[in-house]
Amino acid sequence: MGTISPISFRKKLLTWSEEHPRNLPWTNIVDPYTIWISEVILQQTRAEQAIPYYQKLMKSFPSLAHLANSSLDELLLIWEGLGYYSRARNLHKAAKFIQNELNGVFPNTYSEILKLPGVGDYTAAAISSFAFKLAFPVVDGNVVRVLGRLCGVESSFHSTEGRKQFYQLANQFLDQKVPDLYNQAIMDFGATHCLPSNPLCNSCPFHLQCTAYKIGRIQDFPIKKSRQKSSEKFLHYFLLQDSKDRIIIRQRDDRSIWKNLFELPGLFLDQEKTLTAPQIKKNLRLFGIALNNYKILKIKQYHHLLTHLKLNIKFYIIHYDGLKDQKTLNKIQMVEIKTLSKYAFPKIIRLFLDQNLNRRYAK
DNA sequence: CACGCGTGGCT
DNA sequence: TAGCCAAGCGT
Repeated sequence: MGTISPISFRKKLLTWSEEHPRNLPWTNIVDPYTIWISEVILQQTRAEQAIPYYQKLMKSFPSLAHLANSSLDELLLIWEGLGYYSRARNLHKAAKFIQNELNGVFPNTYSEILKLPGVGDYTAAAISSFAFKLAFPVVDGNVVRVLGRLCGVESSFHSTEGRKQFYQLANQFLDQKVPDLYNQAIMDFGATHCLPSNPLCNSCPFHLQCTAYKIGRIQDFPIKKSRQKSSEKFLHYFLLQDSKDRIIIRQRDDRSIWKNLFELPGLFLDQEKTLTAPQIKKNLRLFGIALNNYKILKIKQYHHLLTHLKLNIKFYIIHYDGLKDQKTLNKIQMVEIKTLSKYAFPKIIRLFLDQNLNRRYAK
């Protein structure tokens, strides 16, 4: 399988890296806390999308103590719109763990770093090498693509066998003397040169030794697992606005999507339909809500695509005079529209609120 | 271990 | 355009 010696690969890769510096906000950082934050933000996320979030987060929580002493809701508000919110929940949990159990000192061995919630093989290797110069190879999507093509790896990284092969290769190629520079270089090379589609093979320093290129099968590597087709879900949300510019919101507490974020009272259905007034009334009662003099003004439809789900959302815009019985309210809160910027909402709900509230709120 | 988990950019 | 993919992790 090996078509290029590790020594030759390292040398060319590090040369390429010197010639193609990638000036991102987190490059050349050595503080483990800061590296950790950046790596978690970057999980499954493009650098361009990550930058503003990294900057916001470091400004609000410049040190581990700041993060550990914050509330999860504060962090989620900063994380709003970035997606994969379990990252924020785990970040918060890990910060508290380090402060309370490790005396506020960031762990400095691979196995201890790996124990932090939200830190897996990739992130542990990244922190170990970047912050502590430990010789652990990062194996992310970029590395899988580079090594998969270079060595013509015939199995998918998502299989046990493939995973084993990729880690074996990654360890062979890793430069033990400068694991930090090597890891950064191979990811940068994957991200900017050995691109997923239309890679820049003509100017590639390895193309003469690249297995996939030599056999003319660049597009076949790395081997991918077939992706499951996404299903469609139908959501119904009720925007309940009273005459005092207040609306009703609730915090998601179940274990599925958007956990711990805020939303409107509503329901998920498996099939397309439009709720009738009695059905709306009945569903509102599940939240303990009984409205006085209400009027369904209009229904706004939105579509939102997730990797595994196609969301079809109907927002029912309802104005009302007051609630019949406030004592039975079930896990909902009534908040002034002008305070909505203090609550973290999923992207699509924030978009709807921005576009449809007849009283604006401060950003 | 196959699947759930967000959002955005690219082809 | 509908699918693919992006510095993955937890269960």
